[in-house]
Amino acid sequence: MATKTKKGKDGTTEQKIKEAARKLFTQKGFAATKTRDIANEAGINLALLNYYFRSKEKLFDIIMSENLEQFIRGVAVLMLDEKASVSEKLEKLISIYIDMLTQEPDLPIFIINTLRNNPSEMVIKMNAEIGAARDFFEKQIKREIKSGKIPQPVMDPFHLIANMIGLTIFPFVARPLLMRRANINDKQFNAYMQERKTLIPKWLMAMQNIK
Amino acid sequence: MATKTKKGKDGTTEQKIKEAARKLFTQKGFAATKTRDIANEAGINLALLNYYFRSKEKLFDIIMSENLEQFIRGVAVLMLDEKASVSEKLEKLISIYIDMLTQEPDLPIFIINTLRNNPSEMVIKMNAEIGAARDFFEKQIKREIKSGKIPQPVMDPFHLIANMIGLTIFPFVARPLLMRRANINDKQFNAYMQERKTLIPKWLMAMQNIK
DNA sequence: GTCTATATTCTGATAGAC
DNA sequence: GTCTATCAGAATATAGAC
Repeated sequence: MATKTKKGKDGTTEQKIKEAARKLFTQKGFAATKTRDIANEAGINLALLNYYFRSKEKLFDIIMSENLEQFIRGVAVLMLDEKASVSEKLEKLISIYIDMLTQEPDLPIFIINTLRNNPSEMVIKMNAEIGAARDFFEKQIKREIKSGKIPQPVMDPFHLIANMIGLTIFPFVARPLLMRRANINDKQFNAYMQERKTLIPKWLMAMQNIK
Repeated sequence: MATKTKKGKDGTTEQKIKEAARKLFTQKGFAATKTRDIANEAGINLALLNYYFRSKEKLFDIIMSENLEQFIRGVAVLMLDEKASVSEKLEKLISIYIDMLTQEPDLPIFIINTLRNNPSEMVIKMNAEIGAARDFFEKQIKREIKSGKIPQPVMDPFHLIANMIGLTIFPFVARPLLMRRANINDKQFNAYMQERKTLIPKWLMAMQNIK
């Protein structure tokens, strides 16, 4: 890339295009986002988009890649931490995700939609990237179960994952629906999410005993 | 509509188009679905689509309307039931949704995406349609809390709704992700969902005691 | 009602001046 | 690097024969 020297600099034309693209792609998806909309949002000319990124598809790939990376950023490192216990890691995971999604509420729905429509090689590759950390974490879980550090009975792993992710991420996915139903504004929604940081781990513990 | 006499008849051209449209719109959304794909899927000519439905947008509106209706079908009636207690209703609600989504796994993501992009008048109207039943149900909840039928302490309504919907619906939203992560097939996924019918109410009960 | 052919608009991408 | 003008193809919609 010819302009790599300016990478990250805000205000750069390249950067403006990427920001506009991220906003629209993340909000509306690939097909519903028109290149003209991106150019408009970025306040630049349509031709510049192709000058910098060659095609809509390549631009989307970059955005998707960065979105995915952000979505798993820090998580792999966190999982690989040798010192932290499983329950400590779970608490931190939930907290990190809630903070991230408070900043970027559209991320989960974008990831879900993109995974559904493009199980492309890159996505699979990204998946592999976090795979090692996940394997490590899962082994740690099994170890702690064996050693009795995690109290029995233990929830089926499928349900545990589904519940943890569901309780943490779903409110952001259904955000407009929940906000309308509860008749609350952005600030109140975020306050509820902050509450959930401490509630979800406790809830998950309480659910463990159910058979 | 000129062809209303054949309404509901399967095999009708109109019906074939609608079925194809429902499948594609629900799977891929409005923008990513091409009218040619619909015609193709329905095994008819492109021109017929416009003959029956005038435009892609009108066709989409019909599909969206029916999808939304299906999504809330039976629920209003269930909520308005005078005899059933709150906890009985919750159990039934969860069970109904899991059965419905097992048949139509793409429904939630479609609804969520559509609500995000088109908070149109029709959607608001639909929302109002279920509003009365919801109000009735919420009053019943308050009554049962007062009378002590629902044991204290009680979870904040926002969290309760978020948890109930999240635990029930989210697995279907994240279905591909969960299936890959747990390395299971469709049949196993559905079996897990059946399990959740009885687990979720118990989980929700156990969570009630957390402060 | 159904089809083929065609009109019309939209959209992604490029050429070429500055 | 940035813009205007324009092209080529895709996508929606319609005309008109049968």
